[in-house]
Amino acid sequence: MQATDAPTHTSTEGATLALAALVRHLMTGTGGGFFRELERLDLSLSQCKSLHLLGEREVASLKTISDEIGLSLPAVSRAVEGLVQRGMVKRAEDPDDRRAKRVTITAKGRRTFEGLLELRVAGIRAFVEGLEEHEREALADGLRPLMERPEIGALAPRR
Amino acid sequence: MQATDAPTHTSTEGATLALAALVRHLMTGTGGGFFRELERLDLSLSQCKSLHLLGEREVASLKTISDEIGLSLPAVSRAVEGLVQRGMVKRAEDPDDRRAKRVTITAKGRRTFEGLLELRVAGIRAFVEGLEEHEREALADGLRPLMERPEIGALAPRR
DNA sequence: TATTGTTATACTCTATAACTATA
DNA sequence: TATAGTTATAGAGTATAACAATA
Repeated sequence: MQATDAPTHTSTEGATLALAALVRHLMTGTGGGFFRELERLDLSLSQCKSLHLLGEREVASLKTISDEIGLSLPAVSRAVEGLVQRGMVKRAEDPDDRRAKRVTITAKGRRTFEGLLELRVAGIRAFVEGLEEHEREALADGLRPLMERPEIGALAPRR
Repeated sequence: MQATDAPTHTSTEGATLALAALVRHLMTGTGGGFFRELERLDLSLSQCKSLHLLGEREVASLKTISDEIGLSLPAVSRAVEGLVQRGMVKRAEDPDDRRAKRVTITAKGRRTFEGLLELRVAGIRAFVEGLEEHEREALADGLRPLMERPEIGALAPRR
């Protein structure tokens, strides 16, 4: 077992530490523009998360948003209220269950959502563009197999 | 230019989108344990950032911490006060400039810092361990050149 | 009775302003 | 005068509790 175990462990640990370093570099280096835009739009992080969820699901109840982003119902109620006031989402009674509200994203909300998404990708793109050709090629080759995994590939921004 | 530009653009865009998806997957999937531990330790995010800085620099003034983590001086003053009360840092007058305080991490603070660091890496390790052999090898190969960059390699957790 | 959502209230964390001590 | 740090105060955002409407 020794002969086969060692290399596996080595590549696991090497990839783990390298990935941790890369993620940290990307987080510290590329997040600025995103948060500055959130501030400019006067959106709280909870509103950003809510908008993000609605950008992907078209429709959700406050309860669903609350469960999905792990925030209390009152907090979501107020966050969404702010989004309604900014014209980024609409809130209407659910005809099938009049206790619930159907929250939907508006065209303006969708533009905001996509702008924020692009801004987050932009930081990563700038990093990749700054790499040497061989680094970029190696990285692309290393990531390609992972994109085959549905749980990761599905997260890729649509082009 | 067309013939040489196109492949470069392709690998740039491919790597960008793949990296964005991977980072997102790692953020959403592996952050839970870290934040649960922060809550268990009753540490605010600002206290975590301050402790992190002190874990890497041994000593810093409140002003330095404030500048480095981008938080107001009063906020840092109170965050550090909490760390002092928990015995994770010491705060003493700077003999060279008696207006300033020298904040240093204690042994307890260092254990906490390293525990939090390991917890953050643990999520990434679990992800890497869950990969297929060929995925892991490809990922390790793809990341290795990046670790040669000082701005990234320096961020790798020490082993 | 249980569930969805809103409103009331208390708490945490933050920034700005005012202040103290030192340079 | 300027700078490091603390204290006072106000504002944003959160959770729990109490409530109204509907299931």
